[in-house]
Amino acid sequence: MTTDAFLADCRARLAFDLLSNTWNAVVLWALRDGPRRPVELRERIGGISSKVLTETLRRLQFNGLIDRQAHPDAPSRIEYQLTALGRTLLAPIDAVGAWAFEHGDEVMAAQEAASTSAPQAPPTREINGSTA
Amino acid sequence: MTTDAFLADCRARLAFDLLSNTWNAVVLWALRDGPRRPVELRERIGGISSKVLTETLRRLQFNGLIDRQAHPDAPSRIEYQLTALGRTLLAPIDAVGAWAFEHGDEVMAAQEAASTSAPQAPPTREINGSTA
DNA sequence: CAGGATCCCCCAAGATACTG
DNA sequence: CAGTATCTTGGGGGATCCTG
Repeated sequence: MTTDAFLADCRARLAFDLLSNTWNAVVLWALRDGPRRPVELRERIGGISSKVLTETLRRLQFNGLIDRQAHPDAPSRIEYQLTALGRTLLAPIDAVGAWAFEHGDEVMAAQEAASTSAPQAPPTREINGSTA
Repeated sequence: MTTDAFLADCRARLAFDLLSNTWNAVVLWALRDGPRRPVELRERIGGISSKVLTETLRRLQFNGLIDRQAHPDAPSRIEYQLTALGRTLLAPIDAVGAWAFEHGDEVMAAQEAASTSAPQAPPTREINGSTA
């Protein structure tokens, strides 16, 4: 009911585009408790390079989801925090994350099953004589 | 609360990976009302090529979210439908979609503002050029 | 109609190194 | 520590053609 036609409606895809970037949701989530410095974010997140973090932050900033603040006194003290808009995204993100915790193993099981029993049934194309 | 550490936890990212593909969520959503044939999906969705649709369907199938059924009598009658697991994803998807409807214009406004005030090229791809 | 096969493009993302 | 500049790559996704 709420979201009906986001097939044709571009607006709905907008949110998916936001979450489509690998780190966007992760960074937003890492900021949910308050302002954080890049180095803190990198620690909390793990596995993200400085460059990619910066890109992600710029992207989120560009979309009005986070906020950049430089401390006037301390030179290298930069902090990012969620904007009001950004905070509203936490709920949907949590919904997705919660789903993962509930059904993650089912997905992995399905993947497992699909990988194992794939040999013949589905769209297999085994070339015999006509070697392409 | 529910989803705490999906920063380190790969399980939570799993769901985001599922939604990270451009068409995954869209196709799932297009299937929410029941079984659909590929051609119907293409009509409903719009802007997706046959090849990409097939890829998406395979991917969703691989993850146990949808189900493929060939009609025995009619040769070219293939239908896809959500599995039980797939149906559980509709809620999170709807949460995201609903957010887009609520805050989509805020995001676009932010983008606008960021673009205007920053003479440089926007760090993000334009999500959508069409008018909302 | 379903969907495989190909060719091509683009860009997110990784690795690395450098500057303020 | 924050951030930038390069170079490279993987693969999603678009377009086209072809087949069962």
